[in-house]
This record gives sequence, C-alpha cells and structure tokens, in this order.
Amino acid sequence: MASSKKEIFGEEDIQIAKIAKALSHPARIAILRHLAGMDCCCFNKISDEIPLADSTVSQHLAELKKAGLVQGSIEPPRIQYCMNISKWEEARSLFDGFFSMEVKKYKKETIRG
Amino acid sequence: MASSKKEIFGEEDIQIAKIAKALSHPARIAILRHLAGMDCCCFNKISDEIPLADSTVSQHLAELKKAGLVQGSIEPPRIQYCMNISKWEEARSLFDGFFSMEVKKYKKETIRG
DNA sequence: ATTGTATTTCGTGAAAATACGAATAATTCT
DNA sequence: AGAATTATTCGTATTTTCACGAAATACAAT
Repeated sequence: MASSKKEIFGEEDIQIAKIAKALSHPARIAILRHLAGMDCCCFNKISDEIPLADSTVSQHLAELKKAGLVQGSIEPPRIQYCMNISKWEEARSLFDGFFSMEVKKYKKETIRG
Repeated sequence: MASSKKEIFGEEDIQIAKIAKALSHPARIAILRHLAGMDCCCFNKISDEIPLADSTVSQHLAELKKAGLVQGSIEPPRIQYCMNISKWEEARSLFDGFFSMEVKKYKKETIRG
C-alpha cells in the first residue's frame, strides 16, 4: 500500500464537522427551530416541545451551547435561551460554501448501492 | 412540571439530522471534497488523502453510502466511488432551507456562554 | 422557614462511533 | 497455479452519545 497519508484535516473541514455534529440529532434541530421563532425562550418552553426528559433536553442544549449556536441569558426570573446569531450566520456561510462546491459529474453507469 | 411533550420529531428534521450526522466527521468532509473534484475515484486514491488506516476509511465511506451521499461503482478493475449527485442536491436543499429560516433577534444584552 | 418551581448536574446503563490490525475475499499479474 | 494488489469485514478496545431518574442548586412565593 502506497501509504502517503496527509497529516491532518483542514481547519475548515473540522469546523464544518463540528457544526454538523451539533446538528446531528433531531431534538437539536427542533430546539433550534423553536428558538429561531421565539426571540428568546426559557427552558420550560423548549422542554415542553421536545419529547424527551428535561435532563436530556438540558444535555442537548449544552451540546448546542458547546458548538456556540445557542446562548443562555441570565435574565431573571428565568434562564432564557436564544440563538447566537453571529455563530448561526457563520455556520450558514460554512455550509453554503461547502454545498456549493463544484461536483464533477461521473460518466459511469454501472453503479451499485 | 407541565409535561405536554410532543410525540415525535418532524420528518424533515430527522432527514437533516441524518445528513448532518454523515457530515459530522472531518474525514468524511474530506472524502466528499475529494470525490467532488474527481468525477470518480478508486478507494486507493481516497485512502491516500485521509490520515487514517484503510479499514477506517472504508468505514467512513460506508457511513457516507448509508446516508446515500456516495455510491460505489463496479467498474473493473477497481471499485470506484462517486458522489450521488441527486442526493447531494437534496441535502443542499435541506440545509439551504434550514439555514434560511427566519431567526428573530433577541433584545436582551446580558448573555452568558 | 418551608414549600414549590425551574434547571442543571450526577450516576448509571445501553448503544453507537471511532480506530486499529489481522483475516478474508476478489481480482490481476507473473 | 501462485503471488501480489485491492478493498472489505471481523474482532477488539476505547470513547462518546443518548437517555433516564434522582439528587442538587437556585430562586420565588407563601
């Protein structure tokens, strides 16, 4: 085997993968949709929309925060969550770029699964 | 706790999450980029670009096939891989839609991580 | 001060992802 | 036929994800 591996992954690819991971669970997609429509939203309201235990929803929110897509405010009396808009736009831009890369068409016909 | 959970996740959210999962590893992003630029490409060439063991690359390819983004041809003498263009466009369209949802701006200032 | 409400953290368990090398199958070359 | 090449599958180990309920924390209301 002509083993001439490249050393590491590109920084942009790592970023895309990171965002993709944050989006890789339907509950997290649902949370983002909900937050997007709400300006700001307390945990309670989010949790009611998601068919999972509160503690699990909390974990998913933590994932989204880890990826930077969501922020939690300290506005009393409730903790409020909202989208991190700049990060959201950064993510959109990353995926926009990725999905608009030129894809060469194959000519072969015999394709299997 | 006012437990009025919705039953399930939306079909579209499930699809987005599924694609996102396929994209959630930098090796798989790198593989897709490589395939996009190559029209068609044997395993060998892909594997040389990815800093992981052959068997691991094979696994990542299997993930991409599972998500439908990649196909393997049976063109001798080598097995050739290429992007599934229709699926790729479907994915782009899904993400396009998702990322262009309207996001209400929050007014609160006091935000924590 | 006690109760209630809201949210997170902790502990746990089960399942899936990631990675590797060895073994295997299939094909090509000698 | 036998050897080399190509790619996948298998077996295994480690880590991470996902989910839950119970416990902990923090704050508001009584």
